[in-house]
Amino acid sequence: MTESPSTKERLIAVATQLLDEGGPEAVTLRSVAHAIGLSHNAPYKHFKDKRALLAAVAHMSFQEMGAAFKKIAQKETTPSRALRQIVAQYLDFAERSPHRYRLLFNDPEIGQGRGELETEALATFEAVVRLIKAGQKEGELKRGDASQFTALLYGSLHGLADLRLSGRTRSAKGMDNIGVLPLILLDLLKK
Amino acid sequence: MTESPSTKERLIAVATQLLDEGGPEAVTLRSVAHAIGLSHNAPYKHFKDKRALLAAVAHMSFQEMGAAFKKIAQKETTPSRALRQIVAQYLDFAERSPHRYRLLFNDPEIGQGRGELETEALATFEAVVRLIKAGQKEGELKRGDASQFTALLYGSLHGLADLRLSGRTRSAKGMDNIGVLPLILLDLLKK
DNA sequence: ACCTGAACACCGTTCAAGT
DNA sequence: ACCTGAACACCGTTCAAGT
Repeated sequence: MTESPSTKERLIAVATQLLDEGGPEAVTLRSVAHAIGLSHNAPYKHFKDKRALLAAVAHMSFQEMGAAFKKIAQKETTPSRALRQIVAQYLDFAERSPHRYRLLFNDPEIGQGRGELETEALATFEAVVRLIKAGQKEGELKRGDASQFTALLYGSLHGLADLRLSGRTRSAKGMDNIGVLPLILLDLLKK
Repeated sequence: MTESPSTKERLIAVATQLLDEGGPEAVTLRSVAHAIGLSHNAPYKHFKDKRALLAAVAHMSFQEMGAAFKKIAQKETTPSRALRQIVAQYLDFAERSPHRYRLLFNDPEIGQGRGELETEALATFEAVVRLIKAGQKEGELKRGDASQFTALLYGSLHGLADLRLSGRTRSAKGMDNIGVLPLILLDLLKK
């Protein structure tokens, strides 16, 4: 069934694991190589540099997340329900894999990369745009620019998830229970 | 008038400057010390470690930002106008001082710090809560939990600013012209 | 009290060399 | 093609020593 993984795939897998378990400072090329029994600079035979390895980690995670969202969009019965599910899934991923989340949505070096990552992210974005347009057509949601509504929802989700991860939501009253806030936004978008 | 700055103050000032000009990787204790003609480990006589120096940089910037917001809240004639001004000022700061913005709102090491930073941030948050409550009282804004509305606005602002800084807003259609999106949110909050 | 200089452990990266 | 080992430049941090 599953092929035995190549060295390159093993490097990506162990980098992901080290990131999830110990945060970015735990991911050194040395620790990644040693974890699979290679010398400290073996990764350079498979990736141009550290940034390229991390980009590969991000790419895999992005694909998984995009696939999960599209699955929700297909399964759920109404656009509103699908949107609420996606919101929950997004915040759940950020909470469960905080370090990976920051790599995906926060790391400037990863974000600059043109190419595959951007294409994948755009496809996911467009899937949400379609959901909102469907909701508008069915009369569930307010009229308005669906792309802008999506961008506002995306910004809110990222901002709230990110503020929580970086410890900026502890004291303020409205910021405990981050999860309800995007739902309030979705309510505001209802007709 | 102005006292001649202490070594500690000079370290904070030059760290801020190096951060703004060259990003986080340009701020090494060595470069900071050398910039004011001291040996590479002189900063340790004034700050416990690098994190403490950066926290001091963040503290000063936070105070300035909070003061600017409160000034807007006092000057503007209506709550709505004040909120729009604050939104513009916030996004403007993020665009003009991207590296400092990330230190203030994104660095996990800074965010964890209990104490002054958190108090200052909370005070600014509460100033916005009061603005929203005033808007509700005057009938400009929808009823609802003002703290939650503030949290949603804050999350949106941070998320949009942060996505822009990390290069995640380039391709998607609704995400160019980030500035209008929080205004859409404010519109949704209108009665 | 404040600063200097040497030293340590740890990085990412490069390079010559081995199979 | 893939891997190893030595080496380099650069960090944050510690420590003994100077004034």
